[in-house]
Amino acid sequence: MPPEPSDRTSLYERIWAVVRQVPVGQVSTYGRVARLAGAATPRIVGFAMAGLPRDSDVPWHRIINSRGEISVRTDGAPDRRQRRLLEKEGVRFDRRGRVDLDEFGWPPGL
DNA sequence: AGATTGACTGCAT
DNA sequence: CATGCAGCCAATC
Repeated sequence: MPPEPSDRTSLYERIWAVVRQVPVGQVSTYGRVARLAGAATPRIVGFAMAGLPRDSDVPWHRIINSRGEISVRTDGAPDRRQRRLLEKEGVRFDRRGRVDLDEFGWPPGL
């Protein structure tokens, strides 16, 4: 289902709009956001997160990869700040630093 | 205009 | 469960 040709909002804005809908204490994945926003591939969602302004109200930290892990950045390490923010919201990590998507994933039951 | 690069994913091994 | 690999497409150079 391709995006509307007449979409005036940019692809990034649609992605950010979806991310803003993720409730506190829950997480979503690049793949899920990509489908909801009509993005062609999950990679684009990652790109959109990287290009996010610092002062935006987009809860970028609630987006993790399909395995339930915090994705590593270009420098090869995951962002510690992201995990801290999620834990503060009540998201639990297992010993390997993974989140149970069946429990915390949004949208639920997908 | 062509090549390179990513905050990814699913399937195979 | 961990690793590897191909496919993916927008942005950058």
